[in-house]
Amino acid sequence: MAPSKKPRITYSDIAKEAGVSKATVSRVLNDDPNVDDDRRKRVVETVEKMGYKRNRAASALASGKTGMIAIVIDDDLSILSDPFYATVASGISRVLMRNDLQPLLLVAEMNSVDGPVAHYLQGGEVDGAIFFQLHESSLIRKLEKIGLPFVIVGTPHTNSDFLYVDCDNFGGGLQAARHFFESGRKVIGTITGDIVATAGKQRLDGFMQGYREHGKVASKKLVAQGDYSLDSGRIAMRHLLADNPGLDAVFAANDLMAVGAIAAAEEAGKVVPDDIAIIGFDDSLVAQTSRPPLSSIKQDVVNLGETAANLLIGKLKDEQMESVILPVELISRQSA
Amino acid sequence: MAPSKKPRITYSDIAKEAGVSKATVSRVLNDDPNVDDDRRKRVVETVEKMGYKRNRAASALASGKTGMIAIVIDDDLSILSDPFYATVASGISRVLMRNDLQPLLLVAEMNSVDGPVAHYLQGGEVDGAIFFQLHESSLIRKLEKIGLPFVIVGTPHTNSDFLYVDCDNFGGGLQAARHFFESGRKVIGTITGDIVATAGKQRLDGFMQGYREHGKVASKKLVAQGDYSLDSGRIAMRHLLADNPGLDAVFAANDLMAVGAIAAAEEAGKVVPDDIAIIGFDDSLVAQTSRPPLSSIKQDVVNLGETAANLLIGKLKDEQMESVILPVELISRQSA
DNA sequence: CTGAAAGCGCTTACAG
DNA sequence: CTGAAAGCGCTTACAG
Repeated sequence: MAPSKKPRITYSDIAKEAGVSKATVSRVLNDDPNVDDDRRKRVVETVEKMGYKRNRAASALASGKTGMIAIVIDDDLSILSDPFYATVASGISRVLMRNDLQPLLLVAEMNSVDGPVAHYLQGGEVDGAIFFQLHESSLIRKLEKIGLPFVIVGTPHTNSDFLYVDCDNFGGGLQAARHFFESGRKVIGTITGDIVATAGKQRLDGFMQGYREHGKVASKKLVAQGDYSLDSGRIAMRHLLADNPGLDAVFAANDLMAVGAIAAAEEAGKVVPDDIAIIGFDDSLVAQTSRPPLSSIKQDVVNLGETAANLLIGKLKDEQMESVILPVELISRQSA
Repeated sequence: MAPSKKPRITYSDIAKEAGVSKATVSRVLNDDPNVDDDRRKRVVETVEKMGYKRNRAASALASGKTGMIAIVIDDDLSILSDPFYATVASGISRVLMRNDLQPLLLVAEMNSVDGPVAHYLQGGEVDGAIFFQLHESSLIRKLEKIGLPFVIVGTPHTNSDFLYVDCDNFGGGLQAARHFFESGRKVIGTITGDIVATAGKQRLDGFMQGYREHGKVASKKLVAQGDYSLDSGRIAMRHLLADNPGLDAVFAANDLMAVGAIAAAEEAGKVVPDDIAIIGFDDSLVAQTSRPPLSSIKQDVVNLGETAANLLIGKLKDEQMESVILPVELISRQSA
């Protein structure tokens, strides 16, 4: 079909050219230390000169390693509107490719242990996997049993010893609360995300810790639940306003809810940030387009992906890896 | 390393179990019509029963087809803030996997014909490629020479016969202009994107066509150039306002600029949409969070990905494929 | 329609 | 440190 005329260059060709055996070529290309320096050099040069590219399929068949890493993203609607995934994936892709590994993009429903994704991952087609925000842990447990190395982007629900990377959700909530206290705000509320999931819970916990640092405790009335949507932020803000007369600051667990909160505040005749200061989380595009521009907790999303890839690569080499928490930073704009 | 105890099931196993040869098993699995129905059925059942999964590496080595499709995304900053790419990629991934093809995610710089991406694509590691918004056409031309099938998401600059899929940029501009005229607006301006690139040019052309349909021509003063950024929209709006006293409607080539335009309009004491109506393009998250909520031209982004994948699959089968333009739709909110 | 056999291009004990 | 050789699990002319 494809008129790829060029006859493929193989080990035989470069072995002949370099005056060594195919085994030696293989050793050099696989970084086997047991090769004479001169011969190694000759092989490397020949490979370079002839523009040789190893055939992955052959390599995979012989070695049992495919060199492929699955990036598994749950196929619900969240991916459709959140640039987060693309950004993390780009970080992963870059690191993986630099290490001669191939990132396979799996967007599919992960609702069952026997679904297509599960099948796929067990089929030996990949050497490892990186999961995005994992909800279904039975799948994971199964993979662990099989011995497939994996890393999770986000903090897993169960406090097992899965390897993961996440941003400092707790620290983000804490920084927001501190900023409010330090700038003299008195009645500080929060709009949570889904607090059954770890990220939402930790952001709330960090916020609460900020209260504690100042010798106070947030009353229940100061905590309104949202679901990360614009409308939920608006509605939660209305409740907060109604329940707390002196309300002068609100930390929302994401930017979308924060923008909803600003709208609700202004509808109630309040001026942001004069009457009420607001901080969001994500430092997304909507934080920049918001009026007033939204102060927000920023995480290094590309780094999240790069770190995930590096953790997995370490694990593939049987190195002892530790989960990592990436720092966050408060980006000050005009809303707080 | 991985304690994958299960001995692999191979063709031999299922050939023995089904009482046929390995060749027959292969034929059945590759949909070769030349197999007796009874034997085919027996093989299919055995495969099912034994939970057999074909070894891709072996298959690739023997057939010369890898079953992998590269999704190539240029590694500039745009991917970092635009959910567009993730959404298209998810559409691609879904269709590809359903067809037993594997989506390989390549995020890298594509600036040269000899860059890593070029090398990679020529190395025979993939059966085809899908490009996102292609700038560098010399690479493409090279791929065509090699015979690697590919599809472009977005309209290529050069009006060659590359296979592509794009949304109806022209129609979007046209719909916006029509909407303004039909709702009685008189002095209608536009903020363009990068008009060197096709998308920006076509959106402008469509807008101009709307003027022509109403027997008019937009004066140069009614066209302000932007670069798709928030600030450029704000600045362009100021120019538009200064140059056109009666300005009462503006079509911006993306939502970000439209939001900037709203801000500039309000800063100038105008009320949106009463004094000035504004329409954006993309129907992104910022259109929803905007105040007032932004009317915007919406494209079906998932479909864009699915269509790209289907075009490529057709091409892989040597079918005659045609580039496709997907319809767009004006989503009415409050800004127009 | 079917099967025996060669071959795809690597990797890896094994023996030296 | 090195090479000859077997083998990874498929596919595909070839002969029937």
